[in-house]
Amino acid sequence: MIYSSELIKGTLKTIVLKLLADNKKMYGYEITQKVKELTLDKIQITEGALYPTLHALENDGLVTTETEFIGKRVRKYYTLSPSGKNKTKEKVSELADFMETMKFLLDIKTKTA
Amino acid sequence: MIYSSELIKGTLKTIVLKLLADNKKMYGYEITQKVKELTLDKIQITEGALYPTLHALENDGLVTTETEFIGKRVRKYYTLSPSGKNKTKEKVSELADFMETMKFLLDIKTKTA
DNA sequence: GTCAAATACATTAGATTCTTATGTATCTTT
DNA sequence: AAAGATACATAAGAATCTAATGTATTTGAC
Repeated sequence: MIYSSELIKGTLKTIVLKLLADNKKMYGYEITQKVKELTLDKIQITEGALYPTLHALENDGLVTTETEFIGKRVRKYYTLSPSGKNKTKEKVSELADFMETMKFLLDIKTKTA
Repeated sequence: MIYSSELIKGTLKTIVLKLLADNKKMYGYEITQKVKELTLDKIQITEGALYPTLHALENDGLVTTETEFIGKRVRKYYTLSPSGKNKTKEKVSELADFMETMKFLLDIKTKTA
């Protein structure tokens, strides 16, 4: 089972930031594989979604990049900036909070009958 | 604190379906107020987001509607159809599953260093 | 008794963000 | 030699939300 894409919307940026916080330095393809692995294939980030997100994080100054050559092939590493680390904490705790709220909302039984 | 709008994306339909499952019959404005109340103002559904969602649910045959007049003012009630009830179970359990996965993803500490 | 706020529906332009498809190129395995 | 994996990237289109706007009635405060 793969989660419907609408669920990924809005959480992708947080997932990427959190992975970078835990792994210090990652490149795009590595991120897609790591997420796939950690979620047992239930979350599959497409490249069309990931790269624009990474570029946006870079534009916002939340990550810095460095290019490395593996043989003749380019690899672009992303690292959290100080503001990126703060942002990660914010986003993760907001999502954790949101999930608590949703859990409550999904469990409620306030039948009118 | 109000959750950033991107988090609501993708969960709105599930929230609406779940509320209808618990309350049998609700109208639009009532849904916005109920969500606001249950989440202590942290989730505020705007009308521009809600009405298109309700209309989509109706087009998909997941809800049926009936119009009532309160004085001279129209009130449009929404009720889950049988397929809507099934859909609700699916969406709620998918979201619950997704949240478990996200919780795991946010808690992991797999430092490479 | 009048004015503001709340109730209640709805639509629309614009923004955001994802999907799907496409493109380029290298490296590894069979 | 071919297929599949690695690795970057962009772009058209779809979906879905925000913010603004519109109409109209009812309620509560002064």
